[in-house]
Amino acid sequence: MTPSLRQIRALVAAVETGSFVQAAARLHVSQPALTVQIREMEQALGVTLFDRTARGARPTRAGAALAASFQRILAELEAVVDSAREQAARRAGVVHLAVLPSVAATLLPGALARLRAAHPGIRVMLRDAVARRVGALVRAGEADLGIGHAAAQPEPELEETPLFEDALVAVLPPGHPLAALPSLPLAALASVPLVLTDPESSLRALAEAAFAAAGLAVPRPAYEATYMSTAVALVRAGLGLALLPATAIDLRAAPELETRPVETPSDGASGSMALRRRIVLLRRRGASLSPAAEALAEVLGLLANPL
Amino acid sequence: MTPSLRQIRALVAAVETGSFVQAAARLHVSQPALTVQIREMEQALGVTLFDRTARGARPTRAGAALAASFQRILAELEAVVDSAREQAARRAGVVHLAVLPSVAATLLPGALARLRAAHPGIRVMLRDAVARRVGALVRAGEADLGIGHAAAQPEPELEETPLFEDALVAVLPPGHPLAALPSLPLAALASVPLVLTDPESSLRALAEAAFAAAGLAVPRPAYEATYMSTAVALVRAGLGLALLPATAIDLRAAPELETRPVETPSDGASGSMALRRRIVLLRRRGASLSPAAEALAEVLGLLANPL
DNA sequence: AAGGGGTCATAACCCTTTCCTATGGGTGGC
DNA sequence: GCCACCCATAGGAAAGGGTTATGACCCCTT
Repeated sequence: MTPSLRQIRALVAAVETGSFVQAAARLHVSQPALTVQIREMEQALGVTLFDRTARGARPTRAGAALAASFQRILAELEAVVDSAREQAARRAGVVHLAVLPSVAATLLPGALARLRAAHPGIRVMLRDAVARRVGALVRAGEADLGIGHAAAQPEPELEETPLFEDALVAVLPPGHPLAALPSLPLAALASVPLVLTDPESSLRALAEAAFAAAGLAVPRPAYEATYMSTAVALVRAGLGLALLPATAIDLRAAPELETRPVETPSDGASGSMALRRRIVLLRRRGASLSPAAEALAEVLGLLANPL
Repeated sequence: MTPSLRQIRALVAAVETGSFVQAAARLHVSQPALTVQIREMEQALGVTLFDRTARGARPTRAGAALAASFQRILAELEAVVDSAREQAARRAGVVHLAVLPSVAATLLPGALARLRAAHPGIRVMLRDAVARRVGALVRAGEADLGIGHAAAQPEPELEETPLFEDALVAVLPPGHPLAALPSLPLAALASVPLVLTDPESSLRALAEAAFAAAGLAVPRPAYEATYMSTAVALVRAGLGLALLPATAIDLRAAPELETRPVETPSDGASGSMALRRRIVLLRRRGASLSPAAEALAEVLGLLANPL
């Protein structure tokens, strides 16, 4: 039988004060209560912890050594508990967040800055991943929160909170003839060289579905690029137009490029397909959020109305 | 309020098993008891530790983190307690021992070897010191046991257990005329060059008291040596006879030297002074000995009848 | 030498905490 | 749709811990 916390605290106090009376006072109990605790611990351990004298209790070597160890353990315990409390109070904590790279590169930094301003103690472990992996990370509990797409069919394990809609826009090189138009009909894109993402990506699937829904032939891209930076570079080199998420394009990196919204026929009606993604906040259904994660979720909710 | 050990163990078990039912079984309590412990800890800390579902309780991040810390602390606690128990069982432990250099160099090694044979886990922290300092160390509790002299007047704080008597013997160079005698009367030493220890030492006082008690003039030593090795070297060089404790002389280091007992007139009667020291085991009165120290004391008691 | 003030130990009683049994609500699997 | 499993709740029972009162002992003082 390991001693109880009461016994541990009794030993530490008695060794430090060198007196059962003073130790009892420090622990706000009566002297007999403390005496009993010490005696029972001695019996349980089979160790004499004190030499009782008329003017106090002097710890034996074993008692002093044990008290030192106990004190260290108590300090660790206090530290651990305090830390847990701090995290509960949102003064500290860690959140694991999985994010689409496009959002991570553009809108997220501002949100994290606001989080830091509101809760400086919270650390965010960021992981960027494609949409499928974001969902998997949240489902597995490796991420507390995820920023991904609205799923085509509802997933029972994931709970979605809409953040904003991310339209696909056409990215044009300077001086391109289509840049004269304020917005581009989808049909206009069917006949020009296009830079699309790789066939496995959700963006590619979204684009192809939009063409199909509009009754247009699914375009064969002139180039396929996995990374946004590659696609932008191809456009800048005049090799075609790109269809990219509006929020994913960092125009500071390519200020000379033009972007135009894309019109789909009878946008939003059945039989057509909007060229936009619904970006959602993902969390695991039934899993409670840590206070730190809640704080982050609050801030991320502001992505719906970016400042 | 820090959580109780019960609560801590409940959390660890519940996180490890992922189920309140299994955790309760491991801790040999009912499931409601464990549920209550967890709930009260959550309230006390203000932290949600588990997400309750229909097929188990899944720890939150905070719960998992806290459980990991608690588990480490529990392991430390077990280790500390086990160590204390081991020491109580004499399987381990540390004893601080203060010893006269003469005893430390001659009889002690054998005693320590016997201790090691009987209790291999016990470590002895050895400190050699002059008689006065041996007493001081034991009195201050810096040494659990001491090997020193019987005090002239009884010291209230120290308890003495006789170990053996250590006679002063004359040490002679090879071929010395007095070596023809089987034992030397004290008077014979009054007229030859003597090597004595320094005036502050207890050995010197003992020798001088013996001469005075025998009605002889207190001899003026030809040389004074603080260390035994010096005295022996002086004798070997033919510079005089030395009066040294029999047990302190390591004859292996000087095999050619002769030793002779010294006779004091009416040895043991009043008015005379035996040329011997009573070597005693010292402990602090009222201080209980650790089991390891008791084991050492038992072995040291055998010094009275060396094997 | 005796008494007073300090210490720790013991005993009897009480109370707060904790536990157990019984039961209910809810959710997946057959 | 029912059964099996899990966790939550409630009320009575057991136990551990606490307090007060008292005793024995020692030191220091008078």
